[in-house]
Amino acid sequence: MLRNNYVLSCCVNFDFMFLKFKDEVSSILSDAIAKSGFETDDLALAESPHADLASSVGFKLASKYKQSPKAISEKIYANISLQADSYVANAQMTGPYINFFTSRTFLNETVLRVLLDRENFGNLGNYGKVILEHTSANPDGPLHIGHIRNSVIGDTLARILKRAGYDVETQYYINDMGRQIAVVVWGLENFKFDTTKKKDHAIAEVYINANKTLVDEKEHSPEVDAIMKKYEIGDPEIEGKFKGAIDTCMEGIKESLTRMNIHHDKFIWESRFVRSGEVNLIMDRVKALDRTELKDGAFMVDLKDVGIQKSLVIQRSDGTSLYTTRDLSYHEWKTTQCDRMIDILGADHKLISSQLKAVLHILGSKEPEIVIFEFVSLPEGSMSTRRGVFISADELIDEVEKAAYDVVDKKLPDKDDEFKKMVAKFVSIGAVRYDIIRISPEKATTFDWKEAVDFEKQGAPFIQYAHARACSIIKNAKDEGVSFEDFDPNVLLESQEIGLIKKIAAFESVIDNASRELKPNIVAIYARELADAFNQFYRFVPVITAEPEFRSARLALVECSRIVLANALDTLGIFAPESM
RNA sequence: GGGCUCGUAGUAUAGUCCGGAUAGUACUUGGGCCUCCGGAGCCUAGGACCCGGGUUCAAAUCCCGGCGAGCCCGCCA
Repeated sequence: MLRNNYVLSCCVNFDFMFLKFKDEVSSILSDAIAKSGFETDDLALAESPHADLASSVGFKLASKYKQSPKAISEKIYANISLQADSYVANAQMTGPYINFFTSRTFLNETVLRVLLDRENFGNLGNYGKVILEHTSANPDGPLHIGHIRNSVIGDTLARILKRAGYDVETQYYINDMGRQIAVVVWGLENFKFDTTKKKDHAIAEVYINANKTLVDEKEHSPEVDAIMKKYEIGDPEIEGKFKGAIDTCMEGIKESLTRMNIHHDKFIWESRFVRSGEVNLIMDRVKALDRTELKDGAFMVDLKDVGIQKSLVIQRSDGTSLYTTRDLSYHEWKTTQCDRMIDILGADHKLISSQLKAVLHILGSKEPEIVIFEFVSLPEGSMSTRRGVFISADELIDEVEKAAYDVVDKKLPDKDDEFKKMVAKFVSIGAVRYDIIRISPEKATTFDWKEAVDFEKQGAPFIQYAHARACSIIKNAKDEGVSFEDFDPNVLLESQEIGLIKKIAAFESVIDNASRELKPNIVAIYARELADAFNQFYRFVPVITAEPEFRSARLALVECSRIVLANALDTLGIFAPESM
């Protein structure tokens, strides 16, 4: 498709751009260090505003060799030998630092590489099956703004891991054996189910009413206990009722998730592990441990030696299992299906998940990798489905979509209503997802309506707009007969062009870091920086109106930007519009 | 009371794990920029590492002690 001789001559068998640059720098520096007679396994390489990669190795060796950092760096620097045509253009000494810079070859190959790989640019070569569990909200009401932090983190991580090369399966674990579902079942028999409402919201209404009544009229509590017990032993009639209630609620939840561009591959009911006998098997194995003791009829696991003061109860005195016991079975089952397990959990699960990991470890089973996110609270305090104190995801998206529509209506008054609605839709979903994902999971947040519907801050619409603008330039170029089928990347010399290419090249290492550290916000920040770099290029460097020798190369760069912006947005689960 | 997490400009945050050069960004605030490819844009100015010790050539980053916020500490999930 690309008829460019340059492509044919250089684009065979090279692997990842920035990662390869890093490798080359590492080997150049190691060689120089060895030649200088020093020894270290820490090259002290880091990205820096002063260079593409900078080493402060002089400092590291100073005390060991009793020389000044600068003297050491000078010796190493004198022994650096660069190869022609590599990704490393030159090394410079600035004070005691040794700075490395990418070469023209690196920049040129980045551009050509993106044009060849297109939507696959940024995909890495990891392998293995990953089961990623996220959301797993109890089916007793709609997803609220706390749950969707879990969903968005989970879905984005799944997308990142897929790009990193893993075979990812997402699972939603349905806690169908908890008391709250029994309350819903009891509630459905005693309260009106509002069929005019979205199903998960109608379930919440029943659940809230049922809870209120159960608090006010204590005599009904045994009725719920009876329902729970029947479900535990597998009473067919009760099972049907549970299934009906849960399916009803899940239908609404799935609708909300789909709306946010989130999909689960599997829905796993916790009761299956009780029914299959796996829970009993694992209880027996845990009971057989030296550390498990019978206390007042219940079995407790002592975990003090692994730093957990709180003992874990794995079987009640009435012989039934608990949430964690079933979770133990779930995780052992997952182990047989994959190479890595990742769970996304709220901060309230910190203790329980460390207990879970500890017991799995003691049993000789694989432990899950756990991503904990801190709570989203309301200005007036924490949310609770049971008390009816929460802002639902649907409500949030509705409001954001309305606000988005107003903005679109103002900016594009001449467009037809259908178009405006469509734009409002993907802008709002993007804004909601971006606002959640840009913040590190370990940061607790307080929800603020004013912030949530504010489109002035530089979030998803900014990135989507950059993408749309790139599309527009490409379209205009096509109309004017400008193409990039044959171009010379060597003419891309402006600082904005070079900055943009470097940013584009960084996508692979961004995916690499984000997947390694399970930090989805790295990708969010990157996408914004990429849009930033593109906007600066756009502002200062004319494309279509440029001289012919620059035109095609710049257009190729616009196409590269478009591709990587789209890939980054896709990784964030955000739609990349061609116009907005 | 014990445990875990967090504390960066007026606000929201990146950087902290693995210590290095001028602490990056957005909103807000003050100046500018359309004869030119989409102004949801660009340029520019101002402003911050909770406090106190310690380690180090070097601390936002590591250690200790405070203070403040959130979460957990149930035979709930």
